[in-house]
Amino acid sequence: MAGDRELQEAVARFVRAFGLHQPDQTPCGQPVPVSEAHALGELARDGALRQSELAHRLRLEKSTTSRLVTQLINRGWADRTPAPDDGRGVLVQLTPHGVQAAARLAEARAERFSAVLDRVPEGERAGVLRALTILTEAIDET
Amino acid sequence: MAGDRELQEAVARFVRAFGLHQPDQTPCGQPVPVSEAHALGELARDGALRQSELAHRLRLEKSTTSRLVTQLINRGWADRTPAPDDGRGVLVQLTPHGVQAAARLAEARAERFSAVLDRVPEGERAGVLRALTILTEAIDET
DNA sequence: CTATCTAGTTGTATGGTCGAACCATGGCGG
DNA sequence: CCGCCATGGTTCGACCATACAACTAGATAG
Repeated sequence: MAGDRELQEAVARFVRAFGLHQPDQTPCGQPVPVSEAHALGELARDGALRQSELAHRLRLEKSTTSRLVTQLINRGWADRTPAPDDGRGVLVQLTPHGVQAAARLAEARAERFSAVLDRVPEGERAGVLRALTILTEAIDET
Repeated sequence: MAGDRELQEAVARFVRAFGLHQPDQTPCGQPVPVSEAHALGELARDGALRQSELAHRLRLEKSTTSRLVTQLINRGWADRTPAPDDGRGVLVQLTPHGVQAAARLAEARAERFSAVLDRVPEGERAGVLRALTILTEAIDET
């Protein structure tokens, strides 16, 4: 299919430009491991989540998720409570500290993205957003 | 700025959907570490490169790049030769084996992207490509 | 010729992911 | 009511990826 090659290069460049290979800080420059930032985002947005649900959203294995949650707990950002309806499961929830951390992160992210969007020509912004969404959906379907 | 929030979520979802977490295989399912795949791509496209140039393109530290090149060599995919014009530098170049590996990788990538593009509505494809490029440029400028 | 800069290597510390083995609980058919 | 299998989590081992600092060697400016 025409365009394959360009799309490949475009994605590769995007990934590198955005600094997604640096595991120890977010692309927005915050000194928070990127996987923790993802988790923080989900938990801040939707509140308490089953660990398995978190794994599903982050597309991580349960083992990885378990460790990730432990790290959040060690930072004082989250805690585990037994799931009320299932003796096997745990509920992960942000602590007030964690909520704060998520807010700080969101702010930095907003700042970065705002700066980026500033450089995107006015008329293209909607298109960029739309394109990313379409592309993600397409990827999900394959 | 309006759209920040959506863009953040869109990028985060894209990253996860595309499987960029998994360092030990490409998003296209090939059993090749993703950093090696990036390097292979550059070397296959542009031929011999100075190691520093490779580092620049991949946005990696020179130490990381050095190690990466060593890995490629251990696989028999590349070799180092002294730079002709500078006694300090080395030239990295794919071996025939490496060229083959790069070709296999490119094929798998093309297949994957082709499948993805199939799911992108005909009229949107140009827009998606364009959007990614614009976004990458915007990121680069910040 | 010396002081400094640049290219690359190696060591150390983090961070990240998976799959397998293992445990406990839940659900189900007999 | 009791085995049997499925499900949610944890822990372990193997691997991959990155940065920064210290060090070597060649290049370069004065």
